[in-house]
Amino acid sequence: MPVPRSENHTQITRALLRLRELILNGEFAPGARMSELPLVERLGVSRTPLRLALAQLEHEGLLRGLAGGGYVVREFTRADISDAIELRGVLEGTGARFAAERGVRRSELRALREVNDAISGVVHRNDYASFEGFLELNARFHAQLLKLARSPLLERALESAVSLPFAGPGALVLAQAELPESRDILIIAHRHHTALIESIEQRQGARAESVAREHARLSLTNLDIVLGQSDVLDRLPGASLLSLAPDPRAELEPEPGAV
Amino acid sequence: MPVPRSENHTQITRALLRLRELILNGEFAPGARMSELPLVERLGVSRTPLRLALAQLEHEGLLRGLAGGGYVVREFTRADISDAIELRGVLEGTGARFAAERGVRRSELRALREVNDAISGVVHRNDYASFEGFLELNARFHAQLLKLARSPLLERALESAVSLPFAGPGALVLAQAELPESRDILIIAHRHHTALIESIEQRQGARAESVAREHARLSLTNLDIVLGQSDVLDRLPGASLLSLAPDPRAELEPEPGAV
DNA sequence: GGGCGCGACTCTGCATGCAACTACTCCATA
DNA sequence: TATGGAGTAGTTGCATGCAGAGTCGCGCCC
Repeated sequence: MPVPRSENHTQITRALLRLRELILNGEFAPGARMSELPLVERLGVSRTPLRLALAQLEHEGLLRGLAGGGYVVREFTRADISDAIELRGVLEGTGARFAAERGVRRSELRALREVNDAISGVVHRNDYASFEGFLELNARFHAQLLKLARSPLLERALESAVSLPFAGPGALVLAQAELPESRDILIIAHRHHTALIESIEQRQGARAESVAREHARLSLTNLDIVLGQSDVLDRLPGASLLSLAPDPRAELEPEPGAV
Repeated sequence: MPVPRSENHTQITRALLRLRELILNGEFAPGARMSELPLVERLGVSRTPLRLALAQLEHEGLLRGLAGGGYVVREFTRADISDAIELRGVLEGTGARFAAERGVRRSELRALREVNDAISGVVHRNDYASFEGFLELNARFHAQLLKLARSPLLERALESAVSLPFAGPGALVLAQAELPESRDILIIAHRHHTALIESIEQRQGARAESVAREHARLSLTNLDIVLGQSDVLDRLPGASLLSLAPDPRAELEPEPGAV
């Protein structure tokens, strides 16, 4: 009874991928209205699947729905990036804690160690390609680690949390690659991975959680430096969505201190 | 240029609300296919807005999309409920920590205290209506607390986390109201609120986070008892979506211990 | 000259028709 | 009896036409 070719190849997917690419490439300025008719012409799909794709992008956080209908491109502040990364750390930390508390199979831990050993190899090389190698291995490590939590709900939550630009693990790695401290970050990340494996093995939930949080904060390390170098920044997808205005949180807080 | 009457009154909203109500009332068994044509007849809306509503419900987690197209009603296990509540605690804990770390206005803290004082009133009465009063005040407390985190992303994440049945704050309160220990839970909840205010005021982020987590776990306190009393359970929305089969996590774990 | 009101345009929401694809069933043959 | 194939029905994806609502602009009146 079902219909479309399994998973992709549908017009919805086509529109979704192309739209995401266009937005992340800066084809639309933040706040720009995503009118349907021009997009129909540009994407070559009809309005019906386009609508579905727009709704999906709103759920992902790239678009914001207007009260009267229609969508506009969302704008992200430095605080948004910071919060997104912190939030990812919190969720990944919860996953690591779950894994430690609930216990994992020996084979799963071995597989995780193998990936981390492979990372150890690329960390100590010194070419640019090693950063890309790290990116792929790092993604595999995090995917495997997430599975150990044995929590589909947590997977869903994390999946939607990292869907925003700059929020994913290793999102800023390539940007940081040009900084002098870049190699140090990889070494520290590898150390974090080792500590994660160790704490899960020894069922130290609190340690696993705090290490995973700190691990996520690595992405934040040189955020301000990267944001300041527009030549590096512009090569990252979604750079055009950033508002480089001063942190609005500061002006939103009349009383500088608490209570 | 926009179109629909502000926010609701659209066919999408109508279909969404009605569908959610039908599913939570157990009109569809878990795993049942949500075919469009029968729903069109039942809801009185066309297929176009119905599709949007179905996609929305998939994002909320009530439906699961099939590979070949179409949706089925999701089934929830005890582990899902447990994870959802734990996840809510983690996110609310992060919000409380943000509030403590970033500081809040004196007026905001005062408003929070006022709600908590009102809760103190209903906690020490002894009729059933006080539970409903607690529910509303509790919801206000949590909403205000969340605002103090000053993190739109966190709000979004929490909003989607509590959209599942049984996951929201106070979801099981009315069910627990019939248990002998019910009053104790309200008293403890009030104490948690007080501790939250105190820790935010004194900028104790770690304390605020752990208190908020433990506060969420109150929902979990008598979960197994509630699940066992089908007469109480059946009055809760979404009860039909629960699989009372033994926790599948147990059988998914060949090795009982870790590593 | 300025302000207000009316009209037109544009955009989105909605409904429906068509086409394609899959799964199920029935029949025939080995 | 079992298996394979073909036909059919049911389902979803997609495109398009129509209507309503909001906004912008122009013209008229004060």
